[in-house]
Parts: sequence; C-alpha cells; structure tokens
Amino acid sequence: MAKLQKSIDKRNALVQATIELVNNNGFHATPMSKIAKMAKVSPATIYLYFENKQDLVNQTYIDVKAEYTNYAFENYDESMSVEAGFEYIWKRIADFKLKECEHAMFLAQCDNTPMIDEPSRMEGIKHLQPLVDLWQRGKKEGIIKPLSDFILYAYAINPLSFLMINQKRGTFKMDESHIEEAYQAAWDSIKMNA
Amino acid sequence: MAKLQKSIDKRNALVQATIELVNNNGFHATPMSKIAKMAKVSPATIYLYFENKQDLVNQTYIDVKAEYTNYAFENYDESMSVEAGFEYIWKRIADFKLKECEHAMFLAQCDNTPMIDEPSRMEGIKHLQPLVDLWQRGKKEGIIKPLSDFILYAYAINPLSFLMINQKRGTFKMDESHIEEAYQAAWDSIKMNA
DNA sequence: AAAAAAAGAATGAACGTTCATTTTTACTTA
DNA sequence: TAAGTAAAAATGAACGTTCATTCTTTTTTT
Repeated sequence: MAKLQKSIDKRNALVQATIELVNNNGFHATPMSKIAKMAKVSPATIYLYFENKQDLVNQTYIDVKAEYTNYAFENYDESMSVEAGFEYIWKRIADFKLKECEHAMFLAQCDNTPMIDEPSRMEGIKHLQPLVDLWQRGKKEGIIKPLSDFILYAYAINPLSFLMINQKRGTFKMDESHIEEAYQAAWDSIKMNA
Repeated sequence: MAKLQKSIDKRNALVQATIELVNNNGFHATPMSKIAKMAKVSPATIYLYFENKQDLVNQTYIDVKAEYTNYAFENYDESMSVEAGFEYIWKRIADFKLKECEHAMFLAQCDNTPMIDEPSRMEGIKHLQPLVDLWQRGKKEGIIKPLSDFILYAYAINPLSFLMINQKRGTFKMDESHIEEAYQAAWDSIKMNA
C-alpha cells in the first residue's frame, strides 16, 4: 500500500504539472523535461506512468473533466424542479470555474484544440448526462425551449468558459453580482417565454 | 507592382497554410517546414515575410480577426434600431462562422491558448467597437440589460464559437432553423424583459 | 549589371524517448 | 528480528530525430 500510495502521488504531481505548464505556456511550449522538473521526477519516470506525451495529456484531460463533472453534480438531487435543478447545477459549475480556475482553464484550452484525441474527448463528455436528462425533462414540461442539447449547452453553460478565461487573463473581474447576472442571462436564453 | 503583387500572394499563401495546418494539427504540430511546403515556398522564404514563427502566427491572427470584424460590420448602418442592428450584426457573424469556418476555427483556437501574445490580442479586439457602441445605446434606451460588455459578448456572440467548433468536429449539424433558434437564445439572454 | 528575392542545404539547439544503472521496496529464510 | 535477495521503481545520461533559423548560392527583377 505504501508503494501504491507513492505511485499515485507521483502520477498526480505529473498531471498537476502538466496542467500548470500547458496553461501558462501552451502545449507547444511545455516539454517533457519541464513537466518532470516541476513534478520533481526524472523525465524517464514519466514513462512509467504514461505511454508518451499524448497519453499524458489525454489522461490529464480525462482526469480534470471527471473532477469537473463530479463537482457539478455533487449533492444534486434529481427530484428537484427543473428550474431549481438547473440553478443548482449552473451555480456548481460557475463555482468550479472560479475556484478551480486553473483546471477550468486547462479544459477550455483542450476544448478548442486538436491537442486531445477523439476517444478521450468522447470519454470526457460522458458524465454530463444528468444535465442532459434535466433538460429533457424541462422540455417535456414546457419549461425549457425545445432545442438541441448543443445549443442549450452553448448558451447556458459555455459562456462561463469565456468569462473565466477573461477573468484569468485579467481583462475582466468577476464578482458575486456578475455571477447572478450571468445566471439570469443563461436562464433567459433557454427558458420558455411565458 | 508585379513584384509587390507576387509578394502579397506569397504572404497570403503562408498565412493560409498556417491557418490550415494549425487547425488540423494544432500549433504544437505545425513546423515551419510544413507551412513552407504547403505554401509552395522555401522555409527560408518565410523569414523574408515574417520575423519568426511567433510573428507569423501573431500576424495570421490579426489578419483573420480583421477579416472577421470587416465581415461582421459590412453594410452595417448605425442608424438602425438597436434590435435590428443587433440582429444584423449577429447574423453576419453567424454567417462568417459558418461560411469561413476554417478561419473562425483558427480564431477560436487562438482565443483559448497562450499561442498569441498579448499585444496581438489587443490589436485583434479593437475593431469590435461598433458592437460595443450599439450595446451602449441599447442600455441607454432600456432595451438591453445593463451588463458588462464581457457578459454581453459571452452570451450573445461567443456561443456561436462553440456551435461552430462542434459543427466542424461533426458532432453537431447546424442548419437554417438552428441559426434562428440560436439567434433567439442570444437575444433573449441580453434583451431587457418587458 | 546591380539589387532583391528565393532557394536548398546546413546548423545548433531542443525535443521526446530509451538505455544502463542505481535505489528502494517487498519478501524469504534463518 | 536480521540478513539476503529478487523484483519494481526511479534515475541521469545518452540517442536519434526534428525543429526553427541562418548561410551561401542561384534565380529573378529592374
């Protein structure tokens, strides 16, 4: 067990170093040697945990995506009303993007780049199902517009990435009232008009 | 003039090759040699037009961003009503993202990445002023919510990038009615409620 | 014929990955 | 428990390759 524990620590350190370096320098400017140095590990050691650089970045992506969705749906209760459920999930996601903004930033970068391979992307998307189910119910009840899940995600969730990036970049400062405003915009964009 | 013409052609070919290769392989996997080959030029020739790789990608970004905003505001008339003006600009942007999706894809990739340096990013953002002015007017007239321009952009415009990327990736097919739905979601998110 | 533009080949640095070796761990036996 | 040992984990140095960039020469333009 001591051995296994140690291994997990190293793997985590490598994943964390990958996130930080890719965030700050981009994938193109983060060599394995730097990742190793930041994780306080020999370059050769990386290859005990990951097949190659592509595998390292794929696994990092999947890890962070899982962390993201776990956070989003923690304590979410499917018996909530559609509106309450949406507000709950939305605010959890907003919370994640602000508190774990390093990780959220990494995801945003991956999502617009051919950095991640298709299978890993598919793997990452799987855990959003509860949100899709909620929307499904909302459409049936006439509370949410009958739109494709992609459009709903584009308007209800994705704008948070843009805001988070600009906050991280320092071009925009997000405070409590901004979050409330953003939530209102998100809900207005997908809710059925009376 | 013949000389200058020839030069511009080569520069354009280099910019276009950069866009295609970065789109398909990512910045980290597009060597200068490939860019040169695709532009049918010697690698050394690139350095007659650009200082280095960073400069090439910066200038490509600025070029495409200018093309984007020129397209968005072509024939836009500031005397339109706020709602009509917004619809006009929004649909021009949607048009651009669908018709020039290679170029839009490139911008989306740049926008979430430390690939572009800060000065070039600032340069690229400048030409959005007419839209900001329109929003300003809309807020004054009580037609558009009194939100930060970042939030307005996040909800009114940015979702198109997400939809475009997924369309390009083949996970989502955008047709005429989807565009109309997306427009409605965009407008609902930023318009004042009666 | 001089100047400008372009080319291909060359260069040194940096990269991802592997190799040979050492260190640590886990287990056996006394 | 202590010594011995085999396996696993980790390492730093090395490898071959690829990259961005430059150098020298050739071609094109004026």
